[in-house]
Amino acid sequence: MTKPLPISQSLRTWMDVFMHRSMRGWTHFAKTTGLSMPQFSILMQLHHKGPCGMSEISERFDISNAAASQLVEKLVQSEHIERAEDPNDRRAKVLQLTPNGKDLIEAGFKERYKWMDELVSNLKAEEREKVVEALTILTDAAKNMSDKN
Amino acid sequence: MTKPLPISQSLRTWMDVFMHRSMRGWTHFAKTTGLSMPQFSILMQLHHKGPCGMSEISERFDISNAAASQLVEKLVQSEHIERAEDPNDRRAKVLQLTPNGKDLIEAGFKERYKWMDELVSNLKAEEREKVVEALTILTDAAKNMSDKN
DNA sequence: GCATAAAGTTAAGCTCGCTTAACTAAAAAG
DNA sequence: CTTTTTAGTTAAGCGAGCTTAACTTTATGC
Repeated sequence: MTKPLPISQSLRTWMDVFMHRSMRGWTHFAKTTGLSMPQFSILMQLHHKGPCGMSEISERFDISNAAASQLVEKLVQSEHIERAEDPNDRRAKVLQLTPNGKDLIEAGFKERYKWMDELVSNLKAEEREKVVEALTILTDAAKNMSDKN
Repeated sequence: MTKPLPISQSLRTWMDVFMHRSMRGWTHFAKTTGLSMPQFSILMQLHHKGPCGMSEISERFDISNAAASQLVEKLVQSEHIERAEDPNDRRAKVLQLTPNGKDLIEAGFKERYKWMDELVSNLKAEEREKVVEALTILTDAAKNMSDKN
């Protein structure tokens, strides 16, 4: 065990390691699915935020409506997304993941977190408890933050 | 504080929140730099692993040597990377970040972790201690893992 | 009701990343 | 010393994402 560091330092060190490894699994998985990163990111957004309209996609990713429309069209073709008319506003669409799309996201998470599970399996019970406690603290704090997604 | 969860659950919840927020800051920052994600990723790799040759880039990102060469060329043009001849093998090149490139990465990290700093600032001293301890445990464990970067 | 604004779509055209193929130069193998 | 392998570059061409512009359809303001 290394010497305790100030919190900003320990946070940053951890985030470096974590991000680097997670990203690897992430991009690798995206490649195996045949989807591009932008397409994949849209599925992720739908997973995270639930059903939404086309404009929310374009705002979230800072692209034009046209671009969003084209990307979504591909995801509809590949049956990862369902695009229905919004009953409350017939100009708008309601986009949501199909079961197909959900399965893919789920598989992606598994891939992404595999190394993490391995990491945890090497910890002692006492260490695991501490980790759970800390992560719960962080998760709660994150949920209470201004959530400008 | 929510009820304690099993470790796999608490890990996963945390990672979802964390990844989603970090990625937002990340892609946003990449856009402001004018660099593409592939270009940005190469800078990240050099930051993480230090100087390396062209082939290591192409292997790491699973692209052809030609593609790596072209991407690197752009980063050399924009003065984020220095490309020198390897004195031990004159076929090979040694790629490394310029001060310029390092500054950019550093700024990216700040952007990426801003929300995290904000999050931590809301914690009580006692909570912070627990977080530091847990992150140190995780970081140490990660460093001891098979490191196939 | 009519003009204006808003949500999406479609098409043309650009840039960028990537691949394959052909090439140069240096190291390793024999 | 010659052959083969390895590291990297360059060029041609493809596909994907993105933008702008023109358009359709539905909602909103006055």
